[in-house]
Amino acid sequence: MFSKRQQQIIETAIKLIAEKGIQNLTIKNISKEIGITEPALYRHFDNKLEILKGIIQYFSIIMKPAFESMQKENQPIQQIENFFFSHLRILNNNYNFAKVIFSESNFQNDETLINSINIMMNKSQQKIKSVILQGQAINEIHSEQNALNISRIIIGSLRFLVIQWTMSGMVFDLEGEGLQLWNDIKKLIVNTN
Amino acid sequence: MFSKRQQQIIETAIKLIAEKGIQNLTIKNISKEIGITEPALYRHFDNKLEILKGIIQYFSIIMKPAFESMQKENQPIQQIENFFFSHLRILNNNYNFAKVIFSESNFQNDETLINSINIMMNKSQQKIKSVILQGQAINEIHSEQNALNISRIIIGSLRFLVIQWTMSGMVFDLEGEGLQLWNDIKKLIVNTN
DNA sequence: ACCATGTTAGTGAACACTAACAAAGATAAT
DNA sequence: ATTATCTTTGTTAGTGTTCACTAACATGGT
Repeated sequence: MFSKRQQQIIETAIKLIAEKGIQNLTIKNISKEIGITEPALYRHFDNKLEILKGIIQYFSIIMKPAFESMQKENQPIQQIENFFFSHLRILNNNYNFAKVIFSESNFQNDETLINSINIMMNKSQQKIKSVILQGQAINEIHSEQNALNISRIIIGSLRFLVIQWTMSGMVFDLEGEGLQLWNDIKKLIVNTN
Repeated sequence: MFSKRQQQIIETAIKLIAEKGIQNLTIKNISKEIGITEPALYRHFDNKLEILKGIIQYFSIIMKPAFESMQKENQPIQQIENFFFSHLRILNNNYNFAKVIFSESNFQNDETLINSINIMMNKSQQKIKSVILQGQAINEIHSEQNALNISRIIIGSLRFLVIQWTMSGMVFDLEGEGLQLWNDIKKLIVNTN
């Protein structure tokens, strides 16, 4: 899909956004960081917008294991746990990525980018929601709460934890805090009857 | 604190960021939108960075009622409910504001801006966490969960709901969905013994 | 007379992007 | 095996546009 050079460009672009925001993302900065000239960069992407589209595509590729990890389990609550921990593991191992993935506003200047981001976000939520419905059907998860709301609680908490982690400069252990957060969420939503 | 003109500049800047992202925020665009020339704008702010600082200060001013609404109640859970609903009401009535307030990445290009945003975020969380601790002390809120985690659940869910609302183009009723979300959160964390 | 707030006209720097050319590796004909 | 050709990927030097910001001057209210 992406050539080696294209991947390098995308990863460098993510790094630059992570460091100094989308305003720091210029063709010159990317090429300087890589060690090539500006026109060389245009051999790999038609224009700057295509690089941004590439970043969003790259999001899906990197996050794919988090979705695949769900299918290795049968229990709904265990599927969500895998989704949760897989997210934390991936983001913990890729700081630049973590700083950019939940910052939708970076891609607000183009309609097609906004759409792509929206599709990604809805896909996550639909997946989690459907698993919660399964969990409620087999009485593993409380049925008193709406599945949509539970999905918002889970994804919202996860996102907020990651944002706090990146904004604080990684001062705490993401996976450790995430484990505690998930255990408390689990205690709240799992049916203990 | 801010003159009429300064307020207008800040509100216009927020509108422009909401519409097309931080990359669309230029002195020319702000002044054109207001109907003055660029040098006129520099009569009211020394430079662009000061406008961004102004936006963050403005955040605190607009959100102040949400914190004040908490003090009108004694019951901890009712205080959090007021915080929650007050947030929703304010943001529902100010779409541009809602689009920008949780987009921290817009202010990532300057160290002082990042610090200000961090302080704001921590202030909210500390406040909510302390009220939760009070609720746990009087057995109104489950003590099985960590107060920090509950605060992350509440604020994370609230933030995510608002982000979904703005990203979807306000296709759903923010305050209506927020009411349901809060009721489900409340059912989860309130002690019914 | 003064001060706040506006204007016109302009600065150099940075922006995304391009034309023209160069070199190096792979492919293919001799 | 050597040579010729093509393709890929790079370079230098440059385009016009937009950026944040400024100097000098104008106007209108107190």
